[in-house]
Amino acid sequence: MTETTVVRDSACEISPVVDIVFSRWTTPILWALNNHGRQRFVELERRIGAITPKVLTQRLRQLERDGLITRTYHAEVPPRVEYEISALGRSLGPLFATLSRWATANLDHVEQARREYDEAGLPRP
Amino acid sequence: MTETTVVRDSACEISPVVDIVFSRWTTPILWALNNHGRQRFVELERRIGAITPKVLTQRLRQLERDGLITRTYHAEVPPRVEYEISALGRSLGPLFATLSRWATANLDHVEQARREYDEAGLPRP
DNA sequence: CAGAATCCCCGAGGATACTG
DNA sequence: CAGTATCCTCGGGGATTCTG
Repeated sequence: MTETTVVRDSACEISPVVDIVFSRWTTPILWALNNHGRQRFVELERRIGAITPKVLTQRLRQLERDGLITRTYHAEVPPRVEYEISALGRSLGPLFATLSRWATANLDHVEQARREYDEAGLPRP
Repeated sequence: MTETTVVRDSACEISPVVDIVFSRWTTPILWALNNHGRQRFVELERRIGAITPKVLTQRLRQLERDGLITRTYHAEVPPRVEYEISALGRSLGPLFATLSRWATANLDHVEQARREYDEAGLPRP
């Protein structure tokens, strides 16, 4: 440890949360359920747009397992299933708010940075 | 519109940010640069652990292009390159803080939810 | 040291049915 | 309607090697 040993970070303590909340499709799903209340399968499907039923099911199961959403089955014909954000899921509100604020404040800075980087025709190194 | 048309969400306004900040490897990189200051390529490589040089380079370029980090080349032998978080990157601080707080407050709730879901031997639907 | 160049693999996720 | 069941693609990322 007196050498040039770099202490491997304690795996970046926020990585687990990122995996849970920001993996593929989970953000739009949580966003939809958070902002538009209880919804049926097809509603989500249509609202999100490009997702296929298979993948939507996978993600919904995962989010349900993680306790972020709830699933309610109504034994009718035709069957009706409703998804709703849970208390734990709602607790992500402030996080989404922070994210949203950062977006409106800085997204164009990112765009600008990209433009500059691109037109500066990379004199590497 | 008077029909059962579900208005497709304005693409979940936070999705772009998620792509920029929470895509693969970017979180640990930003975290490392945010918490341990300016660092060389190898330092980052060792600190992050599992990443390969190729992918690390890719992600660093991307983050540099997005204006979240800066790259400084020192023409020496052996060459020395240092990466540092930019002002724009530092502006992510509050976001990371919120994320970190959510983690310490709710991560065990998620674990608990998973255990309950698993041991409840899925009576689908 | 800080990468660039190659080759290659594999599995998430898309497309396309089909069913209770 | 709310999913399963299959098949298949395709590109992110790993491993390895080379160089200024």
